[in-house]
Amino acid sequence: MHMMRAVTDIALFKIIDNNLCVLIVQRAKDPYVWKRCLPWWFINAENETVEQTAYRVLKTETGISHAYLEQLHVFSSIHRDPRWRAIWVWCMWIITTGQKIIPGASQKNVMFCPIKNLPSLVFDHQEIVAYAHKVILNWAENGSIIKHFLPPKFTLSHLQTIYEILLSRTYEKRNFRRVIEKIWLKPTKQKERWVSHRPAIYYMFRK
Amino acid sequence: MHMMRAVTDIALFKIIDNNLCVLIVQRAKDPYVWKRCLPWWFINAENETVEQTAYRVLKTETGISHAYLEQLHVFSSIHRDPRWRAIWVWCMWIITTGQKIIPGASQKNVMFCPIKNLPSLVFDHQEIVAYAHKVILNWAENGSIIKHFLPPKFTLSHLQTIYEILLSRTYEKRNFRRVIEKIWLKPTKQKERWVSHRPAIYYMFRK
DNA sequence: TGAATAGTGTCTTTGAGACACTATATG
DNA sequence: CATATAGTGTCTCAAAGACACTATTCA
Repeated sequence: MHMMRAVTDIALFKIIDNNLCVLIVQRAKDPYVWKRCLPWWFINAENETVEQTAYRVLKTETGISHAYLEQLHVFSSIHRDPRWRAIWVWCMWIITTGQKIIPGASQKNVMFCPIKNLPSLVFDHQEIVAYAHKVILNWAENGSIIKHFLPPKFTLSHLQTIYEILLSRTYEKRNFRRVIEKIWLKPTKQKERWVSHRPAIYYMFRK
Repeated sequence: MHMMRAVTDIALFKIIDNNLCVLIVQRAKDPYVWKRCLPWWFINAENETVEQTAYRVLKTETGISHAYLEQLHVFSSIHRDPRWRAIWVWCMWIITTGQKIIPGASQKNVMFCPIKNLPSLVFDHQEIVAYAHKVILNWAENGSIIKHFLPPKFTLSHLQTIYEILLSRTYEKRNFRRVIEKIWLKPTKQKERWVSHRPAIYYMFRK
């Protein structure tokens, strides 16, 4: 009477070419064969948590071992999938820029797609992307999610660019730097190299 | 292999006597008989969503039919309860001030307790309260959760008091009123009555 | 009328935006 | 040296805080 399945649906975000992108896959079987959707896997009841299942997806679809995971929402409609009663845990991974992706160990057609130009997705996965995007916007406003899009060391201009992409606005350089004085940044001893202009100092987050 | 149980753990908040309080129950059976914890129920796999289970808890423990529900987190540790594999959905209800509670249809010892003076709770329910409190703080800062603590009609002083309780700070009356001009308030045609001072106008939220 | 809280006018202080400037790397 | 981006000094303007004031009800 109490038993059901549990599933993780994954929205996997990365900034590529100044666009916030999400990873989508092409289905290899029914239902909706050949249609696009987000990756989703069953949680193995014997030995897996939500996070461990999410990690399996990350590793399989991108080859990456470290990223930032956040739960978004639980969806538990009784009739969402008529084949079995389940509970769906929506999750979001955020991958830093500049990280090399090795896609498709799962043999599926895997691609990153800018969310401003998303094709239609089957199931209710469009809604998951929209929900995740709202969460990102919300947490970008107070700056708390920005760090997860950045590599460990980054220039202040890079940080500014991430803010601008996520919040769809621009900042004046001088004022931006005054604002971020509040967030815990620490200059490293490294600078940019081989750039044909004054090299920027690399910074990192503290704590 | 994929089947498991699903549970909702409920943190039910209400402001009582200028304190943010949470509802706790006393267990009637093992494990932890007589110990205190949050109410938690199984999700009936045949005919219930997370929200419907949460509603059963609300109705049973308080007699109330309307409140604000928010999902907090999913907890899915394999060994949290050795008796069965489960997935725990943490939820939070927020009840407006001035709403009459009829506790204990469940026969349990039910009480509201100020979170600043919480007794120890069994399972990991202390952690749920802490998590919920963090979420409330977060959403109180931009004002988006405040409305759920208020009845449909309220005075500006009442609104200010809720802000002050949730954010543990004070506001200067003049400045507070300038700030809340931005949130969508609409004056009603009603005033306070039988108060021995200038009566305040009741306001309500729009949209 | 006095007590008590509602609600306002306005000066001061702080922080955000605009913009022009200087600094330092490559070639 | 020119070019390109990094990084700073400072004026302006808008929002937040401080504080004193007026308004309206009951007893």
